[in-house]
Amino acid sequence: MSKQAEFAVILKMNPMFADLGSDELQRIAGLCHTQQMAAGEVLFQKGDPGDALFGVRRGQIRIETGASDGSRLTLNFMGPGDLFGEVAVLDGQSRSADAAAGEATELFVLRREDFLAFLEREPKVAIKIIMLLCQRIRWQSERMEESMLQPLPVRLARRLCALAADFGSEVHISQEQLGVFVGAARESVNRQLQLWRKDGILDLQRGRILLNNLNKLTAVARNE
Amino acid sequence: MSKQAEFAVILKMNPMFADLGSDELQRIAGLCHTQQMAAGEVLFQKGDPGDALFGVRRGQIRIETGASDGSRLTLNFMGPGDLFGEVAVLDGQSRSADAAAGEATELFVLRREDFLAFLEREPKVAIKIIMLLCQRIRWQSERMEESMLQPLPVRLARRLCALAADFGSEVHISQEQLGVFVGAARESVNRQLQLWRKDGILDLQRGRILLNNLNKLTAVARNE
DNA sequence: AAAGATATGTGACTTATGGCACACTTCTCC
DNA sequence: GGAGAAGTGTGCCATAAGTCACATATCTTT
Repeated sequence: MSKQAEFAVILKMNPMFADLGSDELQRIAGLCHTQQMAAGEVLFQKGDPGDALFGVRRGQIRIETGASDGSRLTLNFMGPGDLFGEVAVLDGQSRSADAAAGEATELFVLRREDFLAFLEREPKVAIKIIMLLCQRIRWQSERMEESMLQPLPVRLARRLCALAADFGSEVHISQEQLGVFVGAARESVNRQLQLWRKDGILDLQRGRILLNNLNKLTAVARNE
Repeated sequence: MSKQAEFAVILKMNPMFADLGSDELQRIAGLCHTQQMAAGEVLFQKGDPGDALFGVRRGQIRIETGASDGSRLTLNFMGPGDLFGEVAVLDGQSRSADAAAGEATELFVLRREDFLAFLEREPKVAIKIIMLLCQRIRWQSERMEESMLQPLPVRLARRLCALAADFGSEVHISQEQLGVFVGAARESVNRQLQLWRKDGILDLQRGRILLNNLNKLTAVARNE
């Protein structure tokens, strides 16, 4: 499969581009470049202008932020097939976190100027993008308000399910970071995980969580 | 001032259009119609297609929703100068609440089809709209997460300030509805309002709140 | 192997908020 | 003008979650 076709597939998997026609996706994918990164190499830092969208072809990118106490917290891992910077490529605002390669990585790069020029030539696609952004706004305002009001177990279960979708049943994350994700204290996270461990839903190791029963977890996530 | 210029001013006041050039705003305003409504007349109902953006020229529109128990809850009041349906006009999704005139009202109407045709003729404006939507997405994801984590007094103060901006120092709203707005129990709302009353920040009447000291309230809203 | 750093487990306490119960007041409608 | 509905004020208790304190347990570095 050509690079271009491969990138089109990745775009298609992202909700932001999923509703575009495959013809349009192919043309967008045709604008892309690729970029190699060594392990540890920095892709961008907080404050850099958001001048591109990236898709991971192979390897891993860590999205992290320098916490106020100087320590670093990983906000997200992007693996093969994952896309990030969709909003930045459109509005060019500065990055809100740092990104660095966790291992040797190859990226698809769609530069902002190329994409904007394309949109200007193709107003119909621009209008589709507008509709997709609107959907996202609606989705956000529905979910967000609801989501933060959910009790901790629900928020935690949702986050774990999301992580499982990316990394399978063995999630490599500290309870501290999990706490940051769901907006809760580490201790509260730990206590809830203990309860689930006693139910056999998961197992705990240092820096790792093993999801044994994703079904029960999704049931909690649905808040039944 | 011509209707068109008047509508341009209203658009300009809305963050969604504020960054467009006045030339572009004039042309958008040129697409508008006006519509008269009698008191109590229904503008749209939940589920109707979102086929227009509205601006209140004079009068009042109530945005309400039928609650599960059959009673009606007012979600918002739109007064002269207020704009609503900005997202609907772009994506055409169905309305998520009902809207009816609280009194005799005159509206500016910008129809979806007119606006989309305009965007297709003017891709540069479409791209600006895209950037504005992106800003909104960023703003939402920053604010929302933060906002729901704020303690009740902060959320309440923010909502009261927002209402004061629309209706001046006498806000006509029940404590029950205020509770729905900020996602809190009526009793909690009442207790906080009592505290502020004792500080002379506001006065309470049946179905009404009198803001005596908006400065102190905005100080609380800023969470200092 | 020793020492420090990092991650996890757990108990005790505090605080914010929700929810129930009930009294009281004001409006509305017959 | 009486009855009921709707809005409000307040006490009491339950619960969820944060915070602090400290014990372990596991990695890393020298």
